[in-house]
Amino acid sequence: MKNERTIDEIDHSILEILQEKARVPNAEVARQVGMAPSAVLERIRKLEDRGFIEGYEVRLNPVEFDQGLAAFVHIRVLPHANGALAAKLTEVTGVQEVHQVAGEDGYLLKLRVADNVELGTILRDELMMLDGVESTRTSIVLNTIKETRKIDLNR
Amino acid sequence: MKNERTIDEIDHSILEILQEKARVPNAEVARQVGMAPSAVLERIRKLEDRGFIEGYEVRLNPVEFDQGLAAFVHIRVLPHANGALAAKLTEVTGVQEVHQVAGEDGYLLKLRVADNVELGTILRDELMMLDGVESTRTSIVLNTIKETRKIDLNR
DNA sequence: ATAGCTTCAGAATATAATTCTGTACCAAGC
DNA sequence: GCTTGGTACAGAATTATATTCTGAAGCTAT
Repeated sequence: MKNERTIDEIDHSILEILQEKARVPNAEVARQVGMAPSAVLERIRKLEDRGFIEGYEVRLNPVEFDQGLAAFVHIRVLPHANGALAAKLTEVTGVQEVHQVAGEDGYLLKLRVADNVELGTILRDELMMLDGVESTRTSIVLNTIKETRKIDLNR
Repeated sequence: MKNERTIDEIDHSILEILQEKARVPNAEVARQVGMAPSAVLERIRKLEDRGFIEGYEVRLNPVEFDQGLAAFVHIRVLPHANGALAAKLTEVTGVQEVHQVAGEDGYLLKLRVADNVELGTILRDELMMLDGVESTRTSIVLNTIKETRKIDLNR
């Protein structure tokens, strides 16, 4: 019996096409991989069912929505800090990512905000107010050279 | 004449629906916002044309593609470093993001790799080999609590 | 060999996107 | 106040696309 947890070259091709442009018609994908649309659709459905494909997203332009400034904030946590801190961090204004990191015994946040003023306000009035936060170190992004979620399928 | 660079409450609603689930049928969006499908489509096209919507993406499950480990790498750059460094960084294996950051005079990278072994290899054989790199500091992600690109439209 | 399973193509069908047309609305200029 | 030009919208008509269905082919284990 075929292993249901592997993907073959055709799946690879399909996913590469979808990673380039998620809104390409099925028939077009089928043409590119040389199969019938129905077969391609069946494969995509299976990739979804098996969890290889998690979902489909729209990507908005942050600048147009007053979120032109990105920043990373390292948060050092006090010993014996409340476990609820992580959940609180996800609720902070502008926070898009919360990662628990090793080495620093803390969290790394990615934020999108309007400008330095808003960032300062958030740091002062929201982050520093949370129980368990010992200190923060902020890296302001001057320029984003690359930002993608694409996964390199060829390795 | 109406300002072509603003979006109204209806656009907001549409974008919120799309941010929840990018693959919702037009007619369903229309129903939710109480308009005709043709009108909704017209609005979406304009949002695309004006650059508010940058594109549509498929989100793959990194774990299934042997990229279960995330890491952030701060790179400190030597004075007078070659300007080509940034471009080189984007080509490094597993690199999804490259941000030029203030304060540290360097770059912040986000990587997705299979495991610690691969991460070590990349740091040693790829990153440290690049001209202009003075030092690196790596934060290994133990647990990602939140990771989204959604933009809060209500501010 | 053959039963059981998967994959696929191609046709048939269902659903959705897109185009088209006319109307209403609003603002600017006369 | 009237007209012109532009935008937004609904609803119908059309086109494109997705989905379902069926049968055939291939593969594997027995």
